[in-house]
Amino acid sequence: MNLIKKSAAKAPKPAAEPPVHEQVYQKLRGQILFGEMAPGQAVTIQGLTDSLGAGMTPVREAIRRLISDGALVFQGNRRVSVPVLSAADVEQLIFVRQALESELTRRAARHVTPGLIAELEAIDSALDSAIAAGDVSGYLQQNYNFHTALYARAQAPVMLDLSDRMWLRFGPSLRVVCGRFGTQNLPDRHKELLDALRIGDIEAAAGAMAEDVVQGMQMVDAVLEERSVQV
Amino acid sequence: MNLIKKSAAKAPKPAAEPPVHEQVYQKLRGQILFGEMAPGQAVTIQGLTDSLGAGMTPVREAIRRLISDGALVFQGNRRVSVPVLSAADVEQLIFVRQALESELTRRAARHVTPGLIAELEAIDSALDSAIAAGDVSGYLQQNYNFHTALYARAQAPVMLDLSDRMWLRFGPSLRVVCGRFGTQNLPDRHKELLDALRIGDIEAAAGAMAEDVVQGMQMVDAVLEERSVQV
DNA sequence: CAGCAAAAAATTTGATCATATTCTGTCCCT
DNA sequence: AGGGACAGAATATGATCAAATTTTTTGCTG
Repeated sequence: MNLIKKSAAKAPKPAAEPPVHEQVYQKLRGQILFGEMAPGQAVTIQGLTDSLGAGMTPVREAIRRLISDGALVFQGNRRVSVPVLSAADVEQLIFVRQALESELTRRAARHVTPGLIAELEAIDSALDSAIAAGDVSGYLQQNYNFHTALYARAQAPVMLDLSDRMWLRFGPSLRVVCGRFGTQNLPDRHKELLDALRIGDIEAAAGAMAEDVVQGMQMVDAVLEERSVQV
Repeated sequence: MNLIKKSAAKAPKPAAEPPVHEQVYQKLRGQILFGEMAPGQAVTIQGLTDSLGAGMTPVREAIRRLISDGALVFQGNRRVSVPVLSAADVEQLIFVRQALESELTRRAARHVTPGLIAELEAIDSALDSAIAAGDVSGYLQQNYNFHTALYARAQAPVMLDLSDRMWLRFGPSLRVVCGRFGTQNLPDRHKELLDALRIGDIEAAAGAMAEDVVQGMQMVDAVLEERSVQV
């Protein structure tokens, strides 16, 4: 229909840019997910207007969205910061992620294609490279990509949205885990998951994902315990 | 500490008011949850600045939060509207709500007190009154209160947040259900739930809630089907 | 001559910014 | 140590610019 714009001779923008508040949101989201922000770190509007070169209205909107996502917390007075997880939070994250992500895996496994398996293999090998290189940010990003690429096949936008929300909550803490244990010692169940997908064993795939989730969250819990004792 | 403000002779505000964007958010949230907005209805910023008497910045922030909540949808162009649920959405809502709310019930049931039971009984009787009076908005509100009062005892803020999010999604559609079937024909499992709580049968309580959830969502699905056939 | 269609203007709405006001936290002075 | 002033940051408003929808006008065809 009218998906193709007029695109007259004037146009220097063949691809209409997303609005600034969306760009700011995506940028902050990436920083939170991939470990560029530490738990407890304060977030100020003016700091972001400077570092991102945007006005304050778009920054305000992005921060509101992230607060609603649980990716940032509003601290009663007018301060905003990156959340520090409590033991109770982690316990709930384990329950929800296990229920949600094993079901997403189950649904994605029903629509599995050779293309998907190849895509996941590529991501997993990129992930291994990042581990070998000690690239924490790259590791976090590829790990997220692995899960996201799989879940995208589940045809379940509502559940996908909830899952993303959970990732935003523990993203910053995952960075701390890497800093503490190193990327070398972060086991996952991606290989088992891929094996299960290849032979079409849906329940095995869901089980592998559940184990992957629990394992990851237990690492977070361990670091958390260490911190709370230290403090 | 300094909870008591100076409160000099001037002060007409003994209780510090919440910021405007918060007030706007709560107001819109109530309108969406309790059926004052129809699925598909368009939401404009300028319309809200007029009807709520607020500036556009607070309204914008409230809308962003609600979009992040899934209570409103951004329609690609710059339009925002109340979401219309698809059959796939309802199916996912059933799965998620069943898993989440039965677990919340389980956790709340472990900390059950006579005070909680009395509170729930009071809400349920107010709910019955609203049904008898044909007060749709009151019915929706009391129904929400019933679930919320119970879940508040679960000591699970993360899961509570997700649950609230789900309610925001189907709130407008629930209103349509009432309009179609009337409040008289909306069965719930509150009585069974209260019985289970009284005798301390945690699993029975969780089961009753799961049935309550499925029943409610099936009503939404039925109306949805009717609509899609009609169109 | 009437009706449809396409194009252009006008209105409505959203996005962004700059500015003023209010509040919180801190530091200094008594 | 307690109270008050100062500084920094957040909230909120209004104005301005850009985009999209709607309406109007114009031209063409049956």
